[in-house]
Amino acid sequence: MGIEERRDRERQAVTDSILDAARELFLAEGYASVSIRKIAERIEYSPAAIYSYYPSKDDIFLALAKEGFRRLDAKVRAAMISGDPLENVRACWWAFYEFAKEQPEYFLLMFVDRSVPRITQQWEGFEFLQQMLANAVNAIQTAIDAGAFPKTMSPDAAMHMLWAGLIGPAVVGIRHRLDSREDYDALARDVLNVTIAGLQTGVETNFVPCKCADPSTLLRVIPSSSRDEEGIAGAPVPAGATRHES
Amino acid sequence: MGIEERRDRERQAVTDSILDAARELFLAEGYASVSIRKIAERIEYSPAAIYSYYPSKDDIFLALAKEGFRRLDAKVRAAMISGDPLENVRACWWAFYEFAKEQPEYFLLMFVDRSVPRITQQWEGFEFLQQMLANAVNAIQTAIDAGAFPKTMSPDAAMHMLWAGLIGPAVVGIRHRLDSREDYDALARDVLNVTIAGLQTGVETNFVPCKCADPSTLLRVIPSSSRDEEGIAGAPVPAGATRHES
DNA sequence: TTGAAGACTGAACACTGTTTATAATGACCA
DNA sequence: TGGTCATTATAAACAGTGTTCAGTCTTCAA
Repeated sequence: MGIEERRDRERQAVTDSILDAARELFLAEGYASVSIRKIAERIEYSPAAIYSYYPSKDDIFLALAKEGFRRLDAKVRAAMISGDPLENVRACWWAFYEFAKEQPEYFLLMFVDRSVPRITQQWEGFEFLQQMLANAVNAIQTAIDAGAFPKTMSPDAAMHMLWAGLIGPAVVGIRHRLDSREDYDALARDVLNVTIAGLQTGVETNFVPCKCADPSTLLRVIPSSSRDEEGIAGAPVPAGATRHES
Repeated sequence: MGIEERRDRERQAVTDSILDAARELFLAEGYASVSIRKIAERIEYSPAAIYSYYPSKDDIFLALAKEGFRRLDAKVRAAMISGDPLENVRACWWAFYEFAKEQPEYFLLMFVDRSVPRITQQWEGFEFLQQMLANAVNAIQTAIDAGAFPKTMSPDAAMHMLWAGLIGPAVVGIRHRLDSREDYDALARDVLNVTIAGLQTGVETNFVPCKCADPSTLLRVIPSSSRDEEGIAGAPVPAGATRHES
């Protein structure tokens, strides 16, 4: 009965090599330059062979996104070692920014790109994300308990604000929207510090996070069926556009 | 000598119709679904004809990006009508968020996408951006003078922080990363309020903006030659990637 | 030895941005 | 009026993309 095991092993080896090739191309040349044909050439198979291992190109990148979330999780965990609760919070979100900085392709794929893979097996293998987000909330709660934040502050809302607030500086950095190369880190650190300082003031907030009780939706991957339906809910796209200049 | 004028007029009409078609496709179906062939079909010309009006597809989208910046400028100007200096600042950046919400395709093209057009005529026609950014800085300076912010605060740094900080909530909203549709606005408003509150505390900042004295670089369009060179400066991409899970 | 299952490929389909040779149009000058 | 010439538009092709499918080839079980 070792034949089936061997076949499974061989199949797994090809599956891995596809992901290896995709990751190499993806990290070296960016999402846009990865094609099924290039992956196929790299692993010395025909393009069609890829499709007996992954249903579509999207699924290859969904697998890579899963890798990305595991890497982010590992980085954030490693960063949260400080004894001081507030410094722990700062370290947690600085690790998030550093992840974006060190692994921009993963970051863009996970949080920004419109070319996000479709979910085939919904959240299968992504369960660890809930723990990851719970850890972040716990770090904030610990800081609240230690008196670093107002008792009235919602740790969930604070988590969302820090998370959303840092995406901007990360994108600005990745897209080279500033002149001086050293400024990216300073801007990100300032945004982080100002946000923390703002939260400490106890300013009233209105955001009620995760009404569905599933925090993992925060990192939801958009189904391809609605992938091109851009636009924030309730924001109509104007039918007639105004005149453009020469 | 009216022949040349007529020809110019005809040429301009075709140029306009190309941009009109591109804008319609672009707003209705998203960046990804716009192709030269679709534009050509819409204006009843051959695909190759487009290339005698625009050197490449990128240049069509550069023209659209210019439109986007003009729209943003108009929206921000219209929002800054409050008598109260602090409310004026709030309104200015809320208008920025609302622009992202109402014109997500423009916003993504201008600030987020990796598929950003190449510059052919560097900054030609984009000069108004400097005035736009100067207006934003002035609004903050006015609030400082009115005592709404600490005298020690850099209006330039504050502008960058507000701008970068709000990109995140906008992206989160456009990418539908939250469950409840109403939460996007609340999160964005909270990030704005918390950032303003944080700035008011006078927390020390390190970001020194615009060393080159040209604020327009903040909104720089990335040349296509380096478009796929992702990564924040100084952040090496690891050569060997670690093992992925099953 | 036969049959079935699985893996793999070549070729095709329907797209994409872009280039090039060619044809057509229309304005100018003799 | 007829010829020249630049502009303009096109058909066709090139090189690329994701994906599908008929068919082949290998491998194992009966």
